[in-house]
Amino acid sequence: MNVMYPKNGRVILHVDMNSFYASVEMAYDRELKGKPLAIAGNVEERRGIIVTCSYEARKFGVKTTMPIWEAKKLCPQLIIRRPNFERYRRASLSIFDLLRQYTELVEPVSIDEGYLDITESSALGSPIEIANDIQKRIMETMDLPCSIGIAPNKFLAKTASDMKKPMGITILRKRDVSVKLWPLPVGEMHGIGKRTEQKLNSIGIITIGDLSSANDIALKNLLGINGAKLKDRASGNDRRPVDPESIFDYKSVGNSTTLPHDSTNQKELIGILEKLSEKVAIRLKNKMLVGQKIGVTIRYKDRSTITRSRKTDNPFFEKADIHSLAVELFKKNWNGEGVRLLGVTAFDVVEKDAAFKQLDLFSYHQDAAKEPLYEAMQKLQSKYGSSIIKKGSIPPALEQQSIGTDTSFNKDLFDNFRLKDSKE
DNA sequence: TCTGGGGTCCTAGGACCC
DNA sequence: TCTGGGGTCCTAGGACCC
Repeated sequence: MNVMYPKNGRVILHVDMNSFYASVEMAYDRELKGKPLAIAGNVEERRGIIVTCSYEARKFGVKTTMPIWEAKKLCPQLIIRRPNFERYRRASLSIFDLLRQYTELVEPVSIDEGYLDITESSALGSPIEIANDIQKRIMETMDLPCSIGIAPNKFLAKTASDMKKPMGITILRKRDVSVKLWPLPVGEMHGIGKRTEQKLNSIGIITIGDLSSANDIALKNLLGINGAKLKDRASGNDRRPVDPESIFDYKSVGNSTTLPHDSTNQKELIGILEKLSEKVAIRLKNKMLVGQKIGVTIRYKDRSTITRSRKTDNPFFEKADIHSLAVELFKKNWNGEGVRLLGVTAFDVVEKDAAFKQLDLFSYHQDAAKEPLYEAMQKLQSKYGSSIIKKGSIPPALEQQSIGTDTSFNKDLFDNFRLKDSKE
């Protein structure tokens, strides 16, 4: 069980870019340096929010997700720029190219954040030397600041990178946990939000230390299996590997938009679903994926939100198919109230070739069922070997083909970052 | 005149099957 | 005039993160 890990444990880095979008803009336009800068969407419209802001803006109390008008009130001289995702993606690709010079084991988490497992990279220097080198080179070559956490696992590395910003390097050892982590409020833990913090407080768990020594049964009753996981993290344990492949593991592809004005106009709403369906179709095609479950999101003017989804009979990827499925769900479930936001999502996405192989197999299977058993089995076995074939499953030999190739890597990565846009 | 858009994971309840 | 207990699949919603 411990074979995966070296005797002395792993060395994990978490690299976290500081106010990434704002920093990229400053790198492009030196005039912006040292000034309160915010990146915000929908600048002209009432619904614009701050996506990222510079440290100078933070001094005024400007924060992520704050509506623009509120930020302006706090900081009248605030400079507001629209996001330029193309720039951020390019910068991100350069950063991860640089990180891969230290180890193959680089796991991008979002456009501006990733893990490195440098356990086997000792030839390049000590962990702190490597971290220093990374930070220095990203600053020198791209003019971008980052913070780095060094720890024996992902959770501690992530926690460490958060401790000193901007341009920090923080080591968090297992033995530091009781002093550096346990006094903090549980809400500061990655993975614990407002609701979970409230729940934990209600049974007297206030600090991370409290959580690390909490009663197992009480935790399970309160949080389900998540309770044990959080307790483990609070104790400084986390066995998740750094997985460079996780970036290819899509579960869903969706687009949504908040309308300029609440609408009850069905024609207009269906038109918006069409635009969203087109975006989803384009992204599915770029990734060579198909969806097997369609979903729509409707947010009403009072911000109450419903999601509706259903499995489809066939895999889909064409705009027209996505649109008609989305419209069907929308018509069936819209209560006629003013709509604030619409979303269209493809769930259960799989690689296109695999899906078609699966379809072929299914129809073949049905044909085979009509024939004498012996003959059918021979056909199936000659086609797929002796692997057990179950309706709806992909034989192992075919599954292999669904893994991304080297040539698709950059494109996939590129587009992935559009999905996981960060607001810092 | 509040509160975006992209995701993941988990849970709960009902349908259905044996 | 009485109805167990698994297991799986499906859908909806909540919580969380960047």
